[in-house]
Amino acid sequence: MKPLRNRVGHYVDLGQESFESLSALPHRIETRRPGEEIVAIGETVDYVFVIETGWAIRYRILDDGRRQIVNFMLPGACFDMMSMAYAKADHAVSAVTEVRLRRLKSADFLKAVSMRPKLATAFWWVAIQEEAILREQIVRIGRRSAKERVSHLLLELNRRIAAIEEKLTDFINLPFPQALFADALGLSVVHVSRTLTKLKAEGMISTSPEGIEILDRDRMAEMCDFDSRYLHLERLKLVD
Amino acid sequence: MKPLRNRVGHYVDLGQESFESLSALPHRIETRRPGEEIVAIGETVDYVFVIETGWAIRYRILDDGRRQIVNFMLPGACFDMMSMAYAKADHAVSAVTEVRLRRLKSADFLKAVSMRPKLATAFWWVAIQEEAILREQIVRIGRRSAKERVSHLLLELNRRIAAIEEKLTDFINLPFPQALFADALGLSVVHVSRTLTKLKAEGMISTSPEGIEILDRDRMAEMCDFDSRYLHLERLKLVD
DNA sequence: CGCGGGTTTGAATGAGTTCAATCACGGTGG
DNA sequence: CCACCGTGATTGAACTCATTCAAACCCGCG
Repeated sequence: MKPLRNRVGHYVDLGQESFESLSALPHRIETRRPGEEIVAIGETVDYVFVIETGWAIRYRILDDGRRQIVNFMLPGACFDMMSMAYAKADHAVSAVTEVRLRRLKSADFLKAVSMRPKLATAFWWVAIQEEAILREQIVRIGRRSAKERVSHLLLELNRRIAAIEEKLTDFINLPFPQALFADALGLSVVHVSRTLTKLKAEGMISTSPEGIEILDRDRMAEMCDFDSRYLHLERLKLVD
Repeated sequence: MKPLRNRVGHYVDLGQESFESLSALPHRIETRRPGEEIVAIGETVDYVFVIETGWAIRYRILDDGRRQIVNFMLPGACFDMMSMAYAKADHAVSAVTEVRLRRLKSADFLKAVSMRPKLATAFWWVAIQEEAILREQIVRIGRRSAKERVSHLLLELNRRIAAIEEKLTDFINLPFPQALFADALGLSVVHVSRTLTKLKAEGMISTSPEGIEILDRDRMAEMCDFDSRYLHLERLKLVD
C-alpha cells in the first residue's frame, strides 16, 4: 500500500482515515512472473489493480508482431479504474519484472472513492497526471529524434521513480531489456542500442549491468527538451 | 448543446432533467477564428470548454518549430475538465475552423456533475473513450507505416463524425490543410501528400476540394488494422 | 563447456525528410 | 477582364535517419 499512498497522497493531504478506508477494502494479493499477462486484450475487467511492487507495461501487439508499449506502470500505479461493465480492454497489460498486485472489485473501489471527496480529488489528480504522461508520449514518438526520445524517456522514468521512492538520484535501475525501450519509443532494438552508445560517448549517461546512471542531467534535459512539469510533482519535496 | 448531448448521452440514458441541469449552468458563448488560440501553454485554466461547432486541436510546439498534434477535438468535445487550481496546461489548444465554444466555470461544472450520478457516469465514459483515443494515437504513430497511419486516422475521424451526426457516411469533410494531418501523424506534409496519392491510386479513397471520400472501407480497415471498438460506439444505432 | 538471451557492430537497404520547383486555385486590385 | 499574389498541393531528386539482416560478442547458467 505504501507506493499507492505516496502516489495518491502526493497531491492531497489525505489524513489517516480516508486512506485507511481504501486499504481496508476487500482485496486479493496476486503475483505475476516476468512476462506474465495481467490483463488480456478483449478481456472484460471489473477489477481495479494496484501495483505494489515491480514494473508492468500496457501495450498492444499488431497482427504481424509489431508491439507498441503505451506506458510503463510503476509501483503505486492503479489501473483499469476506468473499466466497467461493457468496456473491453483494448490493450493488454503484462508484468515486466516480478509483480505484486492488489486486486479490488471496481464497484467497491468506486464506492469508497466517491464517498470521500479527498480521495476522489486525489485520484482525479492521478488521472490528470496519467493523461499528461500519455500526451507527452505522443509528442515524444511523434516529433522527437531517437536521441531525444531515449533521453526524454530516461528522464521521465527517473522522475517517476523518484516520486515513488521520495528521493531523486542519478541512478536508474532498469530491470528490463532494451527491447522494451524500443517498443515504447517506436524504434528498433538495434537503434536503441546505438543511441545509448552515442549518449555514453557524449558523457550524458553511463551504463552498467544494474542500470543507467545519469551523468549530466542538465545538459541531457536541455538537449531533449525535458521539462518535468507535466508530471505535476511540484508539491514533492525533492532536491530539484 | 446538441453535440455534447449526443456525445455524453451516448453511453447513458440521461433523461431530460439531468442534462438540462448542465445546459442551465451559467456560461459564456465565445467564438474563435481559424488558427486562434483557445488555451495557451502554461496557462492556468479554471474553465471547462465545450465545443459547440467547429474543429479544434490540442498540440505542442517544440522550440525549433516542430509541432505535434495530440488530438482532434470535434463538436461535443469538452476539455480541461481535468484542470484545477494548480494545473498549468502543458499543451495548447487552437481553433482549426471557426469554433463556437461554451465556457463554464470548472467549479460549477464539477458540482453539477458530482451531484448527478447519471451525469457522472456519462462523463466517466467520455473520459474512457478519450483515453482510448490517446492510446490508439500512440500505437498509430509508434508502430504503423505512413500509409497505415493516414488510413487509420481517416477512419477514426470518419467514425467520430458519424457519432456526432448520428449517421455514418463515406464522405469526410476535412476543413483543414494536410499540414494538420502531418503534425498529427508525425509525418512531413510532403509525405502525407504522397501517401494520399498512393491511397487514391489503390482505389481506397478519392479526394475533392471539399474533403475525402472513402471508396473501400473494408479493404482500408483491413489494410490499416482499424478496429473501431476502441471508440466505444457500440450503443450507437449506426449502419455498420 | 556449450547454450541462450540480450547487446553490440557493420553493411546494405529503405521509408520518410528536405529542399526546391511547379502547379492549381481563389482573391485582389488595376 | 486580366495580371498578380498567396496559400496549399504535388512532384522530383538528393539525402538521412532509422531499419533490417547477419555476424560477433558477452555473460550467467546448467
